[in-house]
Amino acid sequence: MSETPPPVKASRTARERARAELTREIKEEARRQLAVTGADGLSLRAVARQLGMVSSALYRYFPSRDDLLTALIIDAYDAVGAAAEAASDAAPGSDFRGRWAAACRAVHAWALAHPHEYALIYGSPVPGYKAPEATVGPASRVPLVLIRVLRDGWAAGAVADDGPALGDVLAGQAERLAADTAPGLPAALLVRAAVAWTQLFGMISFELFGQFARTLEPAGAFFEYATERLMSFVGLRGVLGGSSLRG
Amino acid sequence: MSETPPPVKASRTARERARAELTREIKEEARRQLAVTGADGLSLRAVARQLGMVSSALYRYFPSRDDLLTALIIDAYDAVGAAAEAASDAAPGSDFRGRWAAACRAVHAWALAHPHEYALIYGSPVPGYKAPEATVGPASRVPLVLIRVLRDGWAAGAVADDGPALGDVLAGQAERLAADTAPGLPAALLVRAAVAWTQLFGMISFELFGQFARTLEPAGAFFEYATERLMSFVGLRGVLGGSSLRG
DNA sequence: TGTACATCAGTGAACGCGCGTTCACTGATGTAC
DNA sequence: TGTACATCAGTGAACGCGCGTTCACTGATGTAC
Repeated sequence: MSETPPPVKASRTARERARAELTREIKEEARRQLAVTGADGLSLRAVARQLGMVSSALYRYFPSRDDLLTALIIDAYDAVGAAAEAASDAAPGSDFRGRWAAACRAVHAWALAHPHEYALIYGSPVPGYKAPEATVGPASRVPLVLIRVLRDGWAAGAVADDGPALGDVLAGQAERLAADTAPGLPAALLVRAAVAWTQLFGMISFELFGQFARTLEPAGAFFEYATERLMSFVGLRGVLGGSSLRG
Repeated sequence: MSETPPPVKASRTARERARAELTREIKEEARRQLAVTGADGLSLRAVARQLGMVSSALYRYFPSRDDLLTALIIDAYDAVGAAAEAASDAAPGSDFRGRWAAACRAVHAWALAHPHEYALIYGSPVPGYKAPEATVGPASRVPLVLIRVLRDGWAAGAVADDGPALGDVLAGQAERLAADTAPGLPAALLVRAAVAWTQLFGMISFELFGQFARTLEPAGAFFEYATERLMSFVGLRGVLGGSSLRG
């Protein structure tokens, strides 16, 4: 109960703080280079150079180039996941379409703002690199945001469950998925959500990777339209006075 | 009108044939390496080595590494485009859902069979590489197959055009697109097709790039379900006895 | 048909570059008594 | 509080590697007369 924390603790955290800060700076610089060179071009030596260090010094912070890549991947998943969560949570709890659309828009905005980090996690896999287990959790944050909206909406009776029945195989897969992530949710609803989920990322990837090739660009209007239509496809009903429809 | 072609011509084609054959072999070997190293790892030296040539010899065939990449990209677009066209054309002309679904399945099958070529054209862009104009035509073959099905279906009255109106911006973009590729087709129909188009590639990319992470895998059942549902979303009506519904 | 010349494919050496990773080291920071 | 030791961050040199591209060259293939 001393007024000042024990000096032992303080000094330890001094070194640890320096370490944490440099770790952050290394990742920041690496992200900056990602934007220029892509994941394959990311070079420990170039990062060190930019930071005014010798390249071998980085090995105090990351045991190898792949570990640095893994850290960047996890950070990127966490960043887009956090953005989706925050945006979705900012909408009124009972405006399920609003919460869903907000999450989609947040992912879209994050992708446009961080195209190379987006490519890192949703683009072609880096050859020779195997994503470790530690990326699975962060990677599931975005889909979990969407599923949470559906759970709440379903509980509130604001989600329709119509449409054709699933085949046996798909029904089994979806029920297993529901048991893990959303007990009580109809399997077909989860499958429709997966359709919307893949459409969302397909659309963003096409926009970022240049597949629209001037046809529907700028793609903002198409994005809004598709998001609206897929919410209806999934079964999210609008609420009076709470529509999220835009321009 | 001599019985044998003039020797001048024959000998010229002899050299030209050798050239064409080696060009083909170079691309084949490069494709093989793509599967191991990815686009960024593609190395002229490694290709030459495998072919038993000296690396500088490749410069007789491709003026630079980027030109070889461009050739591979164009070939890949042409391959997937041809696969989609052939599959779609193999279905009865009046079975519009069948033709659409066949095209989607062909793209899917091609992607699974050539994951690295798929990644080359639909994955993250290769940093520092700008796709030249020559790729635009081949890249549009797949969407044009889908549009052709819609044009024929629309002309036959087998495509519904319902759903909410488009916003002004989107309507303008879609009408310009329709004028270029499908005169007479409602703009909203083209936009719905674009939704299905992005969903198709989003779904395939997620499957290939590992985003499903065991949840809906193997993804064949989901693929079939999504394809069916999106045909209905687009407005393609089934024909009696011509349904393409599977498993 | 035969000869003289032009075109082209492929060679081998070289240039200049950057990379990831290891290792023995110096000197600063933190710890135990 | 002061000293002796342990831990850790960062250095600088080195290893071994592969890359794209250029260039002067040899020898084969194609062309014109």
